[in-house]
Amino acid sequence: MAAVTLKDVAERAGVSIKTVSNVVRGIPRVSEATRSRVARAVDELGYRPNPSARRLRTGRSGLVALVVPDLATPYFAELAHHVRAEATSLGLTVLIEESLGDAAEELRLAGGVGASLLDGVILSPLRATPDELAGVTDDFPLVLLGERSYGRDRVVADHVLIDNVAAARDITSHLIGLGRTRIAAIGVDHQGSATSRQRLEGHQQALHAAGLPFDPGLAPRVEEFDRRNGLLAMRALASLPAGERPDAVFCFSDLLAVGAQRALHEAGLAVPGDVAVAGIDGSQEALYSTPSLTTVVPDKAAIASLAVKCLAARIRSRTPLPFEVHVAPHWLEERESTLGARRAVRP
Amino acid sequence: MAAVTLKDVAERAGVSIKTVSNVVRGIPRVSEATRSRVARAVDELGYRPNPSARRLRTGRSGLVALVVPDLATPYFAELAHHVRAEATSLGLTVLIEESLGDAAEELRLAGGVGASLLDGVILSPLRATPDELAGVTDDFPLVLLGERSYGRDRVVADHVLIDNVAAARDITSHLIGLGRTRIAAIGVDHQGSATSRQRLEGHQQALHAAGLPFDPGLAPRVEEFDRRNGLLAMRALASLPAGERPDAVFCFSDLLAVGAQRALHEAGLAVPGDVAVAGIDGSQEALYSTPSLTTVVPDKAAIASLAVKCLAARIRSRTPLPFEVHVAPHWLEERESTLGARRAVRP
DNA sequence: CACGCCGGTTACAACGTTGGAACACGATAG
DNA sequence: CTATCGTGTTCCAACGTTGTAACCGGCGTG
Repeated sequence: MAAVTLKDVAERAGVSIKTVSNVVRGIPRVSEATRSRVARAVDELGYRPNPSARRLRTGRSGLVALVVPDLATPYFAELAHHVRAEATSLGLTVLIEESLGDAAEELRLAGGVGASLLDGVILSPLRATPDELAGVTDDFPLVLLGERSYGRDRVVADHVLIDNVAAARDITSHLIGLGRTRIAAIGVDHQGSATSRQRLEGHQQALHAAGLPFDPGLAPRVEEFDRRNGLLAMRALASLPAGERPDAVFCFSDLLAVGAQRALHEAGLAVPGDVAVAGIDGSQEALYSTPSLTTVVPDKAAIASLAVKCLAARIRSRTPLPFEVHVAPHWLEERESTLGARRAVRP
Repeated sequence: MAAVTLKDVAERAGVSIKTVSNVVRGIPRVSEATRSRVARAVDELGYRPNPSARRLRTGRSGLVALVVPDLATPYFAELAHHVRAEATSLGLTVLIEESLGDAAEELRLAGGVGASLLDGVILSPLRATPDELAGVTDDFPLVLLGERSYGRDRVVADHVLIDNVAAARDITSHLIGLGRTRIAAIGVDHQGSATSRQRLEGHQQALHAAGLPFDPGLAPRVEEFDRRNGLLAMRALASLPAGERPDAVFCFSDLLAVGAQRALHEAGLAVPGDVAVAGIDGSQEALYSTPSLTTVVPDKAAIASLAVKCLAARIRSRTPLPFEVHVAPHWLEERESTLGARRAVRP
């Protein structure tokens, strides 16, 4: 078993423990001769610093947590992938946690579980409200993904998000541009999450701009943004009498859209012939589904990069900085589910 | 900021630090009176033990790592989900890491990164060979998912796996039972991973048992088990001259199958009319794809549970136990991609 | 030549926790 | 009345690391 300590290295190199520590951390005040001697001893013994001891002494662990509602959701899995990559490049280790959409759990994790274990948290909140979060983040480094619910004045933490209103507006405008007039929206949230509200807002803006009415009957409520809820919601919409049935549907997540496509398939309705479908998330699953799914792609790498850098900055400076809001880019990918033509996926 | 220590609690309760420590850890030798007094002080001050200090003192951190090739692969994301749940119920915290299919990285992580940070590792190896792994796991608790490459005698660590040979045999037999005779296999691995070899073995067993020949031309090599490779491999197969084209295909992962379905869609071939498709992984994506995908479902909850329990046991007993191999159940779910009839998904 | 200075190094204490030995106390036994 | 015991508690050291202060030698300066 390893258990090589500074002391062992020090003895080997014939210097004091502190000097080894200085060499290991690259502190300048060491002569070239001793530096190389120590470096060799480190290599020979295979010394690795003990994170617990370091943390205990310095108060820094180099450990941050990423809290997402559910890892089995492709969007969050892909995001976690990017966050981990970005954090690693900055020398941070990421602990991935799932809140399972439970508000209490989100608050607990936002507080840093053992704040004594973590340096900071990146949280993708689903249920917890900003007010609740404000109470918890007692100047503990916290970056929120998405969900700026309050105006620019009432910011309770750093945020990284895409412009949800614009994204939704883009999608619905695209559907309108295809000549569709009865456009459903699947994803109005039971709990009224900020994301859901913002996407509905963009949808309505686009309808309004085109002089189309908003029909609440075409905006069913869902429990979660998963495939199952998309399936159930679309089944209901598909069974409406002919004149009332939508000719397009904007789903607030790719998973909802996948479920909706499945329901249309089962109902014998053609996509996009009878009903055009669009999602949002830019997941790989959307690209490969049949028909391939038109979706808004949030720049996940940018989101991850901004979030990690922002968190790292906040950890570095102990003093409370003003909160920042970063907006990451997004773009619309038009595919078969709205365009119709069969086209080869460019893998 | 928190920073409530045992010392603070001790002062408040008017006892020694050690007594508080005993109460917190539920050690019996404490009178009921002091116990409740201390408990109240703990609550009032909001004391939380400092994991780093605890780890430093005891050598246990309660942290285990799960190392998977790629989180963006639904199978691993779902598995991570289960592992996390199971570990939490046992009071362990899970650090999720990605190896990105790099052998060196797998070995590094198998060794416990800083072994001083982790109590153990659950590793899903992709490239690293058992021989290499045997060298690293210097009695450091390690559980491998899948991949028992050697016979029962040469076991280098605990394993949790499904019977890949049987699973593959089941699938190919199912395809044969539909009357298919030219059955392709997509997923023969460039590097010859154990999983790939075992699935090919089962495939060949089923062919042999039915008196069908194995045609190497129908078993293209792939780089990875992802959608892209499935797409490319199936494109090639679909462009074979009429008589040589397969009438069924067994993909060694659901992602490969999704890519294959996409290629068939683009080639204008019907599933399962022209080509039946089956995968393996039991992902949600397979259930909702169009057509829904026949797949073998490994019992992921069982795999996670066995792996975590096995690791926990090994951590508890410092002495080297004999290595164990646990086999988790799996079953075949027959869906539209082989059965043909359009059927409603039971969500 | 004495002085201060500075680069390079070391000694010591502390971070919060826990294992083990030591201790106080009342009860029980001899 | 003392010796023994068990129960509950305290004291001390240690885990591996780093910040602070102190130290030591040689160099340039006055």
